[in-house]
Amino acid sequence: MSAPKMIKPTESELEILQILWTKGLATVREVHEELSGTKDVGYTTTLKLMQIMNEKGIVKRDDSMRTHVYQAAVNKEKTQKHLLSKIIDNLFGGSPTQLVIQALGDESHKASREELEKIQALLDSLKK
Amino acid sequence: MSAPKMIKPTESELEILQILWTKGLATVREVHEELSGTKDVGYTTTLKLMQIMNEKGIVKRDDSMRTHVYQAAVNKEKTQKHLLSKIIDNLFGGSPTQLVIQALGDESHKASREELEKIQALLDSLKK
DNA sequence: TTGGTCATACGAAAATAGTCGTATATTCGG
DNA sequence: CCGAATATACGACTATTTTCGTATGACCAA
Repeated sequence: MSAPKMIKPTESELEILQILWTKGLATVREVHEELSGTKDVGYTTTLKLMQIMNEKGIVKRDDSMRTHVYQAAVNKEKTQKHLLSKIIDNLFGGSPTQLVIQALGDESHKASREELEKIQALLDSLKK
Repeated sequence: MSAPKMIKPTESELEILQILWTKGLATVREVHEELSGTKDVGYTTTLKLMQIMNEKGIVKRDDSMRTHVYQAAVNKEKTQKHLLSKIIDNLFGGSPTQLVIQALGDESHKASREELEKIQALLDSLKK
């Protein structure tokens, strides 16, 4: 198999992955800039983290230039699916429905009308 | 505040909580029996974990007898909600919709017709 | 009473995560 | 050419989580 066998990014790694998934390509500096918007962390910490992620195969980098350019090496949807599956087992006793219900009821993350329609569409297709 | 300020059980703690949420009351032995069904772990490890959880206030125990009896001290739904909220931010960039979509599409955790109806009902009420 | 079984307490090793200081190299403006 | 700015490498320290060995006391059956 080509895929990285077991994907289990830590929380910090996940924050970095988020950024890489959005940006596609990014330098440590860029990732760090974005990261420091929400948390207080040193540059070398971000650097180290990304180096480790590179060793683990979670990200790839082009180091042909002085300033290395990174990108995610794991698929976003696959990673989400994999981790979510763990959550469903660990936190919801295996019931995705319970998770969905809790998620939709989350007050601090309201879904827009448009998003609700998306979910509706998916639901319709599942019902068939 | 009476409520446990910040609920952030670790993975192992979550496994134990699951069992306690289901059983209501349980001894270390009982929890351990169930735990060893899925993972290979020593008895004293489970004991220690539960002792720590007790110190943290995640569980309560009745130690009036030789064999202590434990129960969860944190609310299941609250805990789920809280952790889920973190996941939504960490893994889905703040979009509960994305999470819901992934969860519903999870092949290894299929939702039943009945469960789909439940979700539908919730969705309907949200649409209003 | 005595030995075996079962319980908790406790300390500390092992594994994992996160943090950053410092060294060193490259680049670039002047 | 020189110094400031910027990059990566690397090692080490801290913190947290997980794991278990060992000590000790209670209980019970023979």
